[in-house]
Amino acid sequence: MRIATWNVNSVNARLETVLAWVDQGQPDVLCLQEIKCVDEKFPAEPFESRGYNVLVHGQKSYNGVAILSKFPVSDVRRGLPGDDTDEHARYLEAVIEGPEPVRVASIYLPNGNPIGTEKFAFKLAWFERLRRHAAELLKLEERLVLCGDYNVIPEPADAKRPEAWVGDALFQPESRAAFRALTWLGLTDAHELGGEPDGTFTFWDYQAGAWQRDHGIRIDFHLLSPQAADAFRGIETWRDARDMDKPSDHVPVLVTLDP
DNA sequence: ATGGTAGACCTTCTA
Repeated sequence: MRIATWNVNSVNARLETVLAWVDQGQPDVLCLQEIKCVDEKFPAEPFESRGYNVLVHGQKSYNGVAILSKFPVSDVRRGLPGDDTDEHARYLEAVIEGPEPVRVASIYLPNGNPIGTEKFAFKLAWFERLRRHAAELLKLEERLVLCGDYNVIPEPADAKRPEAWVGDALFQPESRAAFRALTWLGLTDAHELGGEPDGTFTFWDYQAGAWQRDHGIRIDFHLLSPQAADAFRGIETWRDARDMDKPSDHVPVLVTLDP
């Protein structure tokens, strides 16, 4: 089972790029973030014609997540529990009915900049809601993959220039602590299993020649339950995708589980 | 100290 995550920064502006990578990467499951459209505007047809079932949790202009699956899906959850006033479309979960069922979530954590504002407070509160929900899901003792754009640089090794991120919401001690609290529930970052070296980044800003200078960060993760970690086969970070025509600022990350 | 880019969409916000 090949499970990929990709923040595409508008699925409609990026459609040709996304389809070109799908044809290369051949994911069984593709979790998208920042689709930036409402459900009705999601370009489902080209994915359906490639054999994917399409789940969308969108909103106008901002955010929006989707799950594309070659296998049937069940037990779909739209939105993260714990705050009825939260209208951001940042969480979508479903069970993928593959040869071994796996519960997958497509996650777009709030950016949280600038620090010291309600945006940063919202990020930390959202993180805590995710921790609580993940604790509930772990009780199911299933294969579980929580993947997406976490908008956190967990460790200095996850940035080419960590000093440039001091004071940014992605590298704040509270953000890093919230990520650790999530993993300490018993989730494993697939990167830790996969043997990809330090300097394996998933995001390079469009600005200031970040890509040309390799000023990248690693902020897109697959967090695995013990049952999923036991089935881990490999991880591939598709760095080349940052050089495609009309690239996203993120690249796809693909985890393979056995079978 | 600033600005640099990209997308949605209408004017500025988000990242």
